[in-house]
Amino acid sequence: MMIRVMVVDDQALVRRGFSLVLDNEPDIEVVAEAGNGLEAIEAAREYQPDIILMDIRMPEMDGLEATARLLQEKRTEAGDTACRVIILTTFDPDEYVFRALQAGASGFVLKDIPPEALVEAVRTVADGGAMLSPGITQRLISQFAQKLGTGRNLAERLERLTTREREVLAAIADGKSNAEIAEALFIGPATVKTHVSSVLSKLGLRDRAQAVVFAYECGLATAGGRDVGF
Amino acid sequence: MMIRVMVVDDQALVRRGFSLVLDNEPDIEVVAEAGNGLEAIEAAREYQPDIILMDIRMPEMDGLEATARLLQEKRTEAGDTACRVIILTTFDPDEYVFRALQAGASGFVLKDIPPEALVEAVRTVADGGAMLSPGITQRLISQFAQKLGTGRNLAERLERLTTREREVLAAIADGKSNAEIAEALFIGPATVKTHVSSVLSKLGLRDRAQAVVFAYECGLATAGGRDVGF
DNA sequence: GGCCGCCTCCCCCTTTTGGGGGAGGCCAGA
DNA sequence: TCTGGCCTCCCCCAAAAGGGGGAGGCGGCC
Repeated sequence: MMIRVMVVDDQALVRRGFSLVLDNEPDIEVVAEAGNGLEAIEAAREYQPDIILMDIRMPEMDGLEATARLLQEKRTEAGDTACRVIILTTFDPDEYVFRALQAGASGFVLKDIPPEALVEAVRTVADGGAMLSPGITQRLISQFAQKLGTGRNLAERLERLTTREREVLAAIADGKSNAEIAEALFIGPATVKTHVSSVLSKLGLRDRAQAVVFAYECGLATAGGRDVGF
Repeated sequence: MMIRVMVVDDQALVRRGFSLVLDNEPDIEVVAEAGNGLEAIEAAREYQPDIILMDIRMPEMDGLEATARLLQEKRTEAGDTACRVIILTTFDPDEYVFRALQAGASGFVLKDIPPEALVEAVRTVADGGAMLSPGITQRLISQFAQKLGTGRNLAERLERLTTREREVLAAIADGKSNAEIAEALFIGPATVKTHVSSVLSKLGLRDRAQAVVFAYECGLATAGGRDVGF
């Protein structure tokens, strides 16, 4: 099964370089090239590559924007351009990584990686995996661990709460009013007030808004899962 | 510069296998082996390895616990055991990855990786990078992108707010009362009420607690940075 | 100039919230 | 058995929050 690759970079020489390296592999076929984001989107429609190697800095439309559009199409139209994107760049500021992953990229590697590693990255991503430069993986892990780590100290405070109180706190962190909590937990509104009071007092908080903050900070509530369809 | 490695696994055969592969490299030296977490901690103290390959499932003390203790020492005593840990396991449940990264591991690879890749992983981590199995990187990215992605739709609603209103929302998401917001923004409490009201009305929220939820969900506030020293 | 959006502040009002008690039932551990 | 923690609900009360107006100043835009 050939892996169909498209190379997107505004510098023709760079493009040819990558293409040659990849085309040299028996299981990889470079089916298209593009010089900017707009061309990339068109070419992707026409040639249906499996993998797109995308530069960031390009005229007309940069690689991040193009990636976002390509993968958004994929998500909405479903099955059209079911390709996966590897961002290939010389620079690695956090901001780019951030936006690249948000756009849906499956890889983020620096252009100075050895050719074999690039080939391996293409195979890995074609296989459903993801590949980041070691340093980037490192930072991603740090950020992740940080989010978990901070929860530690606060999670201890959480343990001073009874089961019911934690349930109430979770409901508060859901944006529910006391009446709604009562309904959700099948108890009276007065009881909810009691629980809310002990939650606030035990955690040293002043009002439910601070309780929501606390819930998010300690990991009881996490951004991303919720609908916010209040 | 030789990379000093320690291999920790309860199965002697597995241990020997990895050791042989690594010792065969000119720049890598296996300086110790251990059969469980306790031994690993002792041996690490004695042999000061740069890299520890750590299995998870082991008697006495598992690899995650050992990793956490080793790296906690490192953080507190500073400079003692300045090693980095690669978790090497047959299983890859999310839960393990989660805990491994929290413990401070710099790598998480499955035992079925090809020997060259393992060697490469050791070099990468010794070099300050991090290495995850492709599938794990993939999931880490998804989780990360999810947290960012949901912010998209909500961030649009955010743009309906004026600058001042966003400032007020941020203050609400900080757990501040109207009076505190007034003080922080150098405006009167009545003005704060006005802003809060328009924030709630523009975003379709009912109370400040929901506003806090919204702020976290859309990324205006993020878990991890705050003190919660209310 | 006139219009409009934004920021600022004021009034009055109702609802919610949070604090301070008290009280009964239930269950586990001393 | 009895004590203590937990869950449940009640009372009263003060403070805060939220909704509904109105109004003046200010800067941009047509």
